[in-house]
Amino acid sequence: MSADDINNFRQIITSNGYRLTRAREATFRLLVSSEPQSVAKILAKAKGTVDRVSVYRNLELFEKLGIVHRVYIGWKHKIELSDDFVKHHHHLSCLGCGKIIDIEDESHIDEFIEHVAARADFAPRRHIFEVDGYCHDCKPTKTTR
Amino acid sequence: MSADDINNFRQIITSNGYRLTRAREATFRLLVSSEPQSVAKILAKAKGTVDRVSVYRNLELFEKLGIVHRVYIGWKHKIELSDDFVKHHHHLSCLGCGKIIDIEDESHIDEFIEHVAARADFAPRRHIFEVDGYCHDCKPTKTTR
DNA sequence: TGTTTATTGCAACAGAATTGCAATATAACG
DNA sequence: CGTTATATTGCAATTCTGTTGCAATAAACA
Repeated sequence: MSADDINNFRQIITSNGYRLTRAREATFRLLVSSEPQSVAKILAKAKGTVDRVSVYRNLELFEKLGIVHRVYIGWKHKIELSDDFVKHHHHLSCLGCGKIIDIEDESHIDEFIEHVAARADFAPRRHIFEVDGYCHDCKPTKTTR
Repeated sequence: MSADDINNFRQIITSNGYRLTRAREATFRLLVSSEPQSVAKILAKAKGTVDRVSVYRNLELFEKLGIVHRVYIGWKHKIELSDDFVKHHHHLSCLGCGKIIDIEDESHIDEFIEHVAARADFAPRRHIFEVDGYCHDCKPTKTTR
């Protein structure tokens, strides 16, 4: 969480005509993490500082303003800071030990989306791409996708 | 819903040591649909026939046995029969009108997953890939991913 | 510093999913 | 085919997650 990030955040909020409040900034600071977080976890961190309702309302606002977006990992959705703050990437989640491995090679997925969208005359806005399976350490004998 | 499908279902249940019950078979029959269904919709169909709790418990079992899996469309998860019953495919969901367009070209995504998994020595089991955006009719002027 | 009104926090509510448990139905066996 | 063991069901009660209405509060701006 750099000072730049905070300034960027403030800029997004105010330039869109919203007020810069203690609750909003506190909520934003809770989101800083290298990994996407569940809403439950964010609420737990917020406890005593920001009311649950405000967290929900601001997460919704943040999503609308593109500050955060949701990813779907391990059959639960989680909140992740957007590309402006943390580079968007995809994950391999291990069903055995829960380890999350970042997918390095992002270019292919972008190309694929362009390709598919072009064929359907579709303007893509956001996408979900997550893979579950077993990591090296948890690999079972039989493996199917 | 062919007789084969029912037999296949029965085989999966019994060969895994579970009992073939009225509730389970009824729940399975509710899942037949060309599109993934929300849990709410399945529960509505089950009303009066199978108790909500049994639906939940059996969907969980079905998932464990690979009879169904979940997809994530429009920020809601839905239940879809697995490849054994209905061919798994992906979707473009329009944020404007809600239309769902099937992605035809599935081979690329499979290849991509193989590629990424191989690099990380990861055994993929299931994946989520969904794209939201705007269809031809709803296309706004500015388009970003 | 005062005024306007967006935003907050509380309380109450709604809906989705889970748990404990007694009743029931399935599978297996004599 | 009838009996038995127990997996499974359905109900009631509960927990968890997210939402709504509204009065109190605090940003923004003159």
